[in-house]
Amino acid sequence: MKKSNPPTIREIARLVGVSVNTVSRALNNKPDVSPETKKNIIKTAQLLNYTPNAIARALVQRSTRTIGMVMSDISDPFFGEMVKDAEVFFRSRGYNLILCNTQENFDQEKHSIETLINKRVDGILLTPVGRNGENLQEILKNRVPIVLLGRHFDEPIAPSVTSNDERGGYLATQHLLELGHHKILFINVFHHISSAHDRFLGYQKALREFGIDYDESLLIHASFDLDDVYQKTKKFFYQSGKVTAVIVFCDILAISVMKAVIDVGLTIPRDISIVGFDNINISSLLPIPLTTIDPNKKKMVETASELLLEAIRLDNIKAGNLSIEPTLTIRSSTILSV
Amino acid sequence: MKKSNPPTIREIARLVGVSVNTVSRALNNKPDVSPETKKNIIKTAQLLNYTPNAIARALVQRSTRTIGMVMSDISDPFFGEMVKDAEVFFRSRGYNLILCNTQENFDQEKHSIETLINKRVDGILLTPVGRNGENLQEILKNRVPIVLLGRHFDEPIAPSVTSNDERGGYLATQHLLELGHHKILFINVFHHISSAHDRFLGYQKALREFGIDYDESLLIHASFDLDDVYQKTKKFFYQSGKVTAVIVFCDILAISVMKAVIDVGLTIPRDISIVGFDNINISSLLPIPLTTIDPNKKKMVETASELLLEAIRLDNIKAGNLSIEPTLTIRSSTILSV
DNA sequence: TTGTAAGCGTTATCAA
DNA sequence: TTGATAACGCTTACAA
Repeated sequence: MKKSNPPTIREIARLVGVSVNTVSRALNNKPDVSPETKKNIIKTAQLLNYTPNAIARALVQRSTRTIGMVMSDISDPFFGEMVKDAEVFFRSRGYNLILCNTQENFDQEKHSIETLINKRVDGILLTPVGRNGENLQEILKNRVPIVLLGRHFDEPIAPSVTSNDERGGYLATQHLLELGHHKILFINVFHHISSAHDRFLGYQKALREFGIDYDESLLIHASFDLDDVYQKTKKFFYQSGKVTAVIVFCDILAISVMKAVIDVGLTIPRDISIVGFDNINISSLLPIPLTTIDPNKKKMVETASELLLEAIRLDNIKAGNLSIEPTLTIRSSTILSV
Repeated sequence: MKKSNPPTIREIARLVGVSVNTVSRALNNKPDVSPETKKNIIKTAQLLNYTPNAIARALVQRSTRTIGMVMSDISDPFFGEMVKDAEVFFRSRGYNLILCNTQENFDQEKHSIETLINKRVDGILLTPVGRNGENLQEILKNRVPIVLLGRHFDEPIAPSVTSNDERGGYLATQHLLELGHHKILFINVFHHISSAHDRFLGYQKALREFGIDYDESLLIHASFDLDDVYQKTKKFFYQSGKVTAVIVFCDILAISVMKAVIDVGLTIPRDISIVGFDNINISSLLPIPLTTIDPNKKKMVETASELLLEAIRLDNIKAGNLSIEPTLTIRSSTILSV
């Protein structure tokens, strides 16, 4: 009186009068099944409203055709755009995506990875929280294919695909220096994030090359919180403030910085030039279109995804970082220094 | 020579010298297992680096603890923010999220739903492409719990949680009318999206109440493409252009509209007031903070998710729409008409 | 071309 | 407190 479970190939087999094996082969378009029985099987399958149970299949085939994607915050357009590209890529290859937020939280990252392993995803795309692979021990032991996306570890213990962030930092700084800016504020996030670390390196390198001493009072550390960045920027300009340009870790925070600069009574780009990173979709459509470092997100995602599929196929994980060359996209937020 | 498959409870059982059943019960903290054997089992489980196979468990328990989420475009901040809220909600309840993009494409929606059913998700959260439930036949036949999020069907054939969009459209229009604007452009997306349809209804209702005739030349239909909106807005202002205010379907498109208005040589809000919908994160941090209708996304997501869990528990799907009251958030993009 | 039987890694049912 | 044994729904050798 209680069973209304979904139909199975067994039921189809019974109704058609063949074995389950035949049904399985018919439904999977395998050879060696007569057109007639095949027709019958398909007909009754539709009749019963049969849907194959991917769970049962996954159990025997040891493949779920599912990829785990772990990143800090999907609501951040940078990640959202990457997730979208990844979803499109994997969908076209017959994979689905399980998404996990870490909120830059180490324990949450660890827990997410464990859950994904339990669910037997075929592979994992991870934007790691830290710069060492501590949370990856589990993964490496379990030999789950993994590729890091957008950030890498200090030691090459896992394959990763990132933007060449040092180069990006360099390009941003060089651009401003060439425009005549000498006092350049760098608003960064925590250095335990490899991209933050590397971009800052590029900034320093460019300064050095232009013979400008690095002034540590021109470095602000903020969190990913938009309001935090807003407040800190405002405070900086109220107190010290003698800069003509700002580099911000990413576009979304740069938007916050723009507002702070405006609210402090300065004009962009006349008084202050601003450069961001990521080239998110809206950056070009802001009232003051943002000059930014374009990491070529799509290429990053596709390279990483391709690599992951290869790791899945070959059951062979080769560590090391692959970096994609970024480009400088000049818009209206930067201008010659007066 | 080829098997290095992950360890199973069978192996643990063999090593400890107990039955698989005992291992299963020990690992799941079930009663009736002596502390000593339990300790042994847990120890060897760790030794083997055992991770439970959620697929096998799902097969027998008929529950994957996975929710399917189908929406048009994760890279759109509005959806991204909702996905994030949903992920947080379901994570805390022990569920994961499989994400699917539809790109407002009917076939892709259908295909996504089928895949999710095959993968035996416990429930589906869907932002449907159309206003009829054509693509849901499959689901209803298969009795997969589903809740619509952000959009509803004309006929109440599925439970849904939306913002009260007609009210939202009304609030936006009323606000502008009260500021003395009489010529209000409405930039909308396709009316086969229920929220677009309903917001427009609210717009018309407010005009009626203020005794203003609806002028159909003040309605622009755009796609979700930022550039499309930009071009159409620019064209409007170059050609006809005699309006003092604009209502835009959503904030992300409103940003594009702002740029078009600025590029046409007008000033916001002095010449043109603008109202959006969604209250996405950056709206308050734009150089000109955007007046918008706040749909209370978080409450929407949590209500829908709660409803879905209930539907899963009770195996009982009651159709009908539940609408969350929106609020008007006034910022700097709207001002008294001169 | 088709069928039989084993197995995927769990949990659940019932005895012991 | 434990252990056989049978599911769960499918695929895959191998045999017929």
